[in-house]
Order: sequence, then structure tokens, then C-alpha cells
Amino acid sequence: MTVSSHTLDNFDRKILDIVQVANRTTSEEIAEQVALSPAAVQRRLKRMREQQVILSDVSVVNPKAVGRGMTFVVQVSLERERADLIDTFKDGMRNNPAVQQCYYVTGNSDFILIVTAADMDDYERFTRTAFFENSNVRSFQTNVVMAPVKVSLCIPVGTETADPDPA
Amino acid sequence: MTVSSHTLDNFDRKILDIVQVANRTTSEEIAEQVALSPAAVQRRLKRMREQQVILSDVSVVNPKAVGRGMTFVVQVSLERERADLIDTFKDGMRNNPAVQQCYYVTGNSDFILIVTAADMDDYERFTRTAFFENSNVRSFQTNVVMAPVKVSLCIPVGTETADPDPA
DNA sequence: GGTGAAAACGTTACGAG
DNA sequence: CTCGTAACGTTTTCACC
Repeated sequence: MTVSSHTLDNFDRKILDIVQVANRTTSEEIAEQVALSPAAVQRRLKRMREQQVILSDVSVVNPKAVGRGMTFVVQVSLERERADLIDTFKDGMRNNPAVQQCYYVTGNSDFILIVTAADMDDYERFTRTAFFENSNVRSFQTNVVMAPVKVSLCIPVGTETADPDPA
Repeated sequence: MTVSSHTLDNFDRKILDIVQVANRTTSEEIAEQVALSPAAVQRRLKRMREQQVILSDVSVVNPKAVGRGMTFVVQVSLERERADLIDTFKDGMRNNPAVQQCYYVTGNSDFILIVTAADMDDYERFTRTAFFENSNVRSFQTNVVMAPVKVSLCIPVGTETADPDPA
């Protein structure tokens, strides 16, 4: 694995817990909370970014503030599960800005998407180009999101209670 | 609406396009790309954070680097759609760290979840506490994610070609 | 990993359009 | 009302212990 679990220690985990909900927290504040010097915090953050433990640092934009009031969960079944067709579909999703998330899954459907749109018309337009004009899409089922209860990319890092003592 | 679309202009939109994929970009770099001074960029970012156009600033943690190799999409149906039971379920999801995302939807299911787990056993444990021990959950259906094709919280901001002239 | 100095960055006040 | 410039305070970075 290239993303080697370079064995994060509990300091790393605590730091991750903080920055994954607020990455503009100053190293000084983090340092206080984890009982380390600001410089040490920065060194660890730098290392984790280089090692791809931290993949990216992003601002979360309010969809409503930007004219994207609606969210949909869509289950898509392909006509034939051929590797090249699946890859083509994946690329289409990746390049479609309306598609926020796309998962290739086992089970009844082949793909599950999270899609945003300004309104129903906008979504209808999306389905036309993404699904109806794609002969490889057998069927799709849409769920309209009434309320996003929780939307996060946070990962439970799970600070261990006891340190596995190497001594 | 409290999140008033304080009419973002094209500068704001361009800035959002940048920070929503890399919020550690310096104002100087952003300034170059949008043709503004660094101070103006900072002022706009500050305003958008205050106005909740930017909801938060987060580090995206690599799930694999942190022992969360598996992702599931789960559709949940409740026994009875009573407002108080729905709220209770929502709170449970919000407080469960395994639940990354939770959407309250129309359609066949009531909720759709994105759940992460270390492995199958871990997921099985999650279903036990979250679903089986909850008498209000009628049924749930799990899709195992084979490959996350696209995972983002980016919103298409859509810099307008022409500014709607208010004159 | 800690400390402190130097460099980079964000913030604010000011004058101008 | 928002820009740009420039001074100021803060934060990060780096060399050294």
C-alpha cells in the first residue's frame, strides 16, 4: 500500500480529529488541545499531508447559497456489466459537476449517486443527458432528499484509549 | 432565508471554485487567478464565511490510512413515519460516528446512509446497534461499495458568462 | 520533540475611485 | 461600497538544541 499506515500515534489521531472538522484551527490552538508544541503539530500535519493521510483541504460551500437547493440520491443499473462500459460510465460521472458523489456498489443497483441541482427542471435535464441518452443505462430510481440530516467527509479516527506499549 | 444569496459576483464564484478544492491556497495565489488584490480576496473570503456561504473548512482524511477500509450505502425504512420517531432516528445517525452521511428522502426508503467501517464485522456490529436494537426500523438494505468513483462536497458554482445587468 | 528567530501570511486602516 | 496599498499583528516555518 502506498498510503502506508505509517502507524499514526494518538497525537496524530487527535490532530486529525480537529482538522477534519476545522482545518483553519491554528497550530497553537491544536497544540494546546493535544499537549504538544505548535511546531510539532505543524510537522505532523505536513507529514500527514505528504503521506496522503490527509488527502486534501477544502472549503465546504453552502449549496443553497449558490443556487443548488436540491439533492437527489439515484440508483443506477447498467444494461450490461462490461468492464469498458462501467469505466465509461464512471468517467462520465466524474466529469459531471452535478454529480457530487458516485459509488460503484454490489447489490441490486450498479451505481449510487448523490446529485445536486438547482430545481426539478435542472434535475430532469441531468437525467436526460446522463441516463436517457446513454443506451447502457437500463434503469434508474430517484430519491428526492427532503432534508440532509448529516453530510460530512469526516472519518472516525478513534483515538485509542491505551497506547500499545512497545516496551 | 438567513443564508441570503447576497448576490455573489463572479469574483466570489471564482474564489469559491478555488477554495472548495484547496482552501490552503494563499490569497496571493487566488488574487492572481481572479485578478484582484490579496486583501480583497481575504475580505471576500471572510464575508462568505460569516454569511455561511462557506459553511466550514475541513481536511479530508484518507479512510484507508485510518483503518476504515469499507463503505456502505444503506437504505432504511421505518416502521411508522411519526415525526418524533423520525427525529429520534435522525439524532441517532448524527451522533453515530460510523455514519458519514444521512439523507431523509422521499420514495421507497425513508433514509439513505453512507456508512464507513473497518471491516464486515465492524459493519455487522453497527447494524446491530443502529437497526436491530431499534424497534422502529422496519427494514434496511445494504449495498457494499466496491469502489468510490467520486467523493466530493464540491458544489458547481457556475461562474456566469454574463452578469445580469441590474441597470 | 521543544525553542526562538525569521519569513510568510492574514488583517486592518487609509485614501481613492 | 469596494478597490489597492501599506503598516501591523499573527501564524507558520526553519535552524538549532
